[in-house]
Amino acid sequence: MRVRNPDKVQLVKQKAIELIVKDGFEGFSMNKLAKACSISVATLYIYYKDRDDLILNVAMEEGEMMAKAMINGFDPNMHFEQGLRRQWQNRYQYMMDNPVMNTFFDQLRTSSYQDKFLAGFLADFKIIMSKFMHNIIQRGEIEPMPFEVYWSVAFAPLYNLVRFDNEGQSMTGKPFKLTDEVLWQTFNLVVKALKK
Amino acid sequence: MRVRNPDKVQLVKQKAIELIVKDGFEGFSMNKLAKACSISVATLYIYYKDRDDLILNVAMEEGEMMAKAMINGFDPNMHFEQGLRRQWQNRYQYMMDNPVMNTFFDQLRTSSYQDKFLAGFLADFKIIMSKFMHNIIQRGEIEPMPFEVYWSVAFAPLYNLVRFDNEGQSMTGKPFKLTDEVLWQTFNLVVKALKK
DNA sequence: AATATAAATGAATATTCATTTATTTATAAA
DNA sequence: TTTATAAATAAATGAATATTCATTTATATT
Repeated sequence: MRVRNPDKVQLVKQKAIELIVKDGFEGFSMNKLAKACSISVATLYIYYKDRDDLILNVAMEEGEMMAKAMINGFDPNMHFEQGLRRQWQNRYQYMMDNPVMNTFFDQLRTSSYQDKFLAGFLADFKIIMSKFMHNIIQRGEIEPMPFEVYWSVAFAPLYNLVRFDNEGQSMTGKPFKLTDEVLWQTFNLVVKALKK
Repeated sequence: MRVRNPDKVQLVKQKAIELIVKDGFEGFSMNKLAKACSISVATLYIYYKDRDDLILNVAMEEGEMMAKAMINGFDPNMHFEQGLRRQWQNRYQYMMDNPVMNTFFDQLRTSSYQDKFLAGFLADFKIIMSKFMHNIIQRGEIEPMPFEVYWSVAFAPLYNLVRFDNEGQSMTGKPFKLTDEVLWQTFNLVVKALKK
């Protein structure tokens, strides 16, 4: 029995993300993907049931890897500032290591795949996140607030900085590079906002 | 000479946004748009050069309207808290009045139209924004910081709240509705972060 | 009322799309 | 070495795509 070529499988995943990030979902097609991988388009249908199955599988796989990277060394019983710093560190690290993934996840979030994607990979992740928030509220480290408010203040600035970094140049026309210094400067502002 | 029907032109714009928001760019087509408007697809090519021209024109037009709504009653010489509150108010108002536009702009930002879109409608807008920041820094109302940091802390939480609101339910599973109370609670945290 | 002209259209075009079919190729097990 | 089986492919399928063409329709100007 002929065995499946793992390099080819890997290549398909990588090129799929590359193409989608470059051209958006509207410019992505099975034929283009096959051509970019120098394989037959029929081979894609051996690996995946159909186009949606391909996209969702690639997305979920990467989503799980990101979720793992995010909770690395993190414990919901940590103190507020210590825990939040760890989460910023993890996200920053992941984003620097995987510069295209942020765009990819942004595209998924604003596409018709949103529901299935979010439903899938966030399962365990969101539990640990809200447990942390409840802990630090109960310990009186931050004021009580809805989860959505906490999340928006605690993480939205970070994601926005990464987006600025990806775009290279921001609204001022000057180039922008997200450095360690800028990251922790922003982190300190966020802590100041949330800390009692 | 026959005159162009303005209702029809308006209908095309409105339906285009509706369809794109509902199905994403990947599910949008000229034929579907024509059918949704009950007009001939050839008519679309009287109004616009091609598909890209249509999408970009609709996007830019809406972008300019949003930019106008954002600086309504705002002056870059305002004091920090007063000016920022006005901007939050304007954005909140616009988003409540145009619930689909946020999704639409998010889709544009993560699509292949990103560059042309951002380049277009932000021209005047970004000048007034960075002038405001420089003023409040010079007056010593906030610490000096890169524009990207200021923007990310000042506005990213707001945009994130609106996104949670649009999605209806967030990570906790409970439904989330962005109310005045939640908005200004978040605003106060952001002010706390930035104010000296 | 006649004319000129752009709007609007229905039907056609060529191209690209996702998916399938028939066939060949590689390899694990016999 | 033979056999069985899944991998891999080239080519083909019909449906959907963006765009164009030939024609008709409405209206402002003469």
